[in-house]
Amino acid sequence: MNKKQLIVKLSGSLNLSKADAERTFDTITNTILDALKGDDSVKIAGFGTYKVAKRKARVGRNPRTGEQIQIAASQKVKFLPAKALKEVFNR
Amino acid sequence: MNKKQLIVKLSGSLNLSKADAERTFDTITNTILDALKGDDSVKIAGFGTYKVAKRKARVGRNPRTGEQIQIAASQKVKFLPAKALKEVFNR
DNA sequence: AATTGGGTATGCAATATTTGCATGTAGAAA
DNA sequence: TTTCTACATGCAAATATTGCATACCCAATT
Repeated sequence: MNKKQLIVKLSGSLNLSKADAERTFDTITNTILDALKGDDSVKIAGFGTYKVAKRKARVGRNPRTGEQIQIAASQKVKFLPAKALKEVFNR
Repeated sequence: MNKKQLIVKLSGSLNLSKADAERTFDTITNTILDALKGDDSVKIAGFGTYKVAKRKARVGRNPRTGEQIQIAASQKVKFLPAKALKEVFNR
């Protein structure tokens, strides 16, 4: 499912126009992102936790040529599924 | 930030009561989960992709006793941040 | 509705990182 | 109050990561 299809579904279940459903959805994702930018984690009970993980610089390798490369430190958003969510998929 | 705080923020920016904001939010997460149950991935442009990852069975260990245990195969929800999202955090 | 630009999946090699096991505790959230 | 979540531990095996070309799919613009 892509974003457009998701919006259509939400538009139905939230009883909103597609435009409003999309606005609502974007507001939510932006709010989560803003919180993460503030170096925060966002915990959503029953769903999961978004957090920013810091990765150290390290030595990697170009698999095509085999040559070593320096990989810069970076940050990445991680999602840790809640317990309830794991159970849903393991039955 | 936890769910309650998120709901308060959303209530403000969406101009909804807290109860409605929460209902809206839950509807969205449930819709995403339902899509994932259908063995689908959910791609959200500019944010990321949720997908169900299958993990193979393997040998683990009880860290308390040190004894080996067989870990069953399982499924887990993965979130892959979109490119745009990575860039936000690496500047 | 069709085109186009852009993001994304794939495969590859070698290594770094993550995962997940059991379980009690602390802390937070419902 | 009662439920949920993070953390800590040792260790083996699964998986992510990196560059890059190609194919593909999607989003937005015309």
